[in-house]
Amino acid sequence: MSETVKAIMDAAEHRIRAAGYSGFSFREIAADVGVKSASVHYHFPTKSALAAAVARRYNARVVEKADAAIAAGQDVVQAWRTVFRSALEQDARMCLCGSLGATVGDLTPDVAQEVRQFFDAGVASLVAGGLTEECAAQVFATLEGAILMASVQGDPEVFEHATAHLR
Amino acid sequence: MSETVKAIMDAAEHRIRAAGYSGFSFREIAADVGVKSASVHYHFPTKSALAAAVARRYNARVVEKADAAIAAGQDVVQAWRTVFRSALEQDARMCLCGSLGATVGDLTPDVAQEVRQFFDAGVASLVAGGLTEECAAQVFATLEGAILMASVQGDPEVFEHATAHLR
DNA sequence: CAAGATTTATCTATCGGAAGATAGGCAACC
DNA sequence: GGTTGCCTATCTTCCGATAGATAAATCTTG
Repeated sequence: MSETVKAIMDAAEHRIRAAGYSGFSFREIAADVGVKSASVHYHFPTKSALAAAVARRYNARVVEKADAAIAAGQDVVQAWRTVFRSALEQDARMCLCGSLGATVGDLTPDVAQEVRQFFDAGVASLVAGGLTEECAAQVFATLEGAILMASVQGDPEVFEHATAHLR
Repeated sequence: MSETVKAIMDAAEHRIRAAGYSGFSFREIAADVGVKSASVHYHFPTKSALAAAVARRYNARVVEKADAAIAAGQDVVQAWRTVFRSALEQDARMCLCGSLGATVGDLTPDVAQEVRQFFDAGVASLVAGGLTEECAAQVFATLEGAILMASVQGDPEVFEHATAHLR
């Protein structure tokens, strides 16, 4: 993956996590990267292709990070809690699939599918760690809701409070 | 409030809950209602004014509904769970403040403030019902995350599973 | 190896359309 | 006769997307 493609995806991820699918444009991304919008179209023919690629990369990165912590012996719930916390703190931003999924009616089918797969993969990871289907769904919902609330309030502490009692 | 104003707010709420703040337009709302976009501007001068008014009405309606159930003796957590469930099932849609809040970087300050107040009011209601601050935040986060996941999956059952063990 | 052909990555320029917003007119009603 | 509510028409700006040019890099082949 070329340097430019990576920069485009980074900029797109940043903006999607702040403002959602309809909240970013090719021109903004191009300006962030330092190229023209036509060059962004060269690498990603359509807006949905770009968003889907960004979501796919995000999903792989996040799931891999959680699974690595679990493989290293960390408690599954705490592993996922840590992944969400660092998404919020390092990037000071919403979960990508949360910010996309909250406006699912605004997405093309390919992007929506990537978002669904993120939630499926997250729940599956918790189930693999020993939780029941229902508990896994609840933990993931709590994490997603907590990062949303913290993002809205602009206060990472909200995430800590809302997830403090997760077991 | 006139019939047209109500219809405009209904249409706006419907579309915001499906596609978020940048996912609806004056022209769409106007077409839904059966007027011209200039008429929507007559009642709501700007897009953010419309969104803020819709959020204010949504907040009042939801909080009132929950508080009424609590006053009638229902368990606080179950009361809020029921409110979120009916938001999902009756309207087949995301929580308005969830779909707005997930793209908080796309909002004007007045709309963002309404969203923040929704979360504040929800947590405050749960605290008034006897929960600790942390437990209230966790319950609200779980409900918000569960309605998001169910909305993404297009399956209300996801909400039931993810909130089944809420106490 | 060198020359020509092709591919890659970027640019400028532009298209058609949709967006939010405004001005001004017109009819109904208190 | 002013106010209310809606209209037509239009402005400017931005959007996603495309066409076509250009220069550099890479590959092909005699």
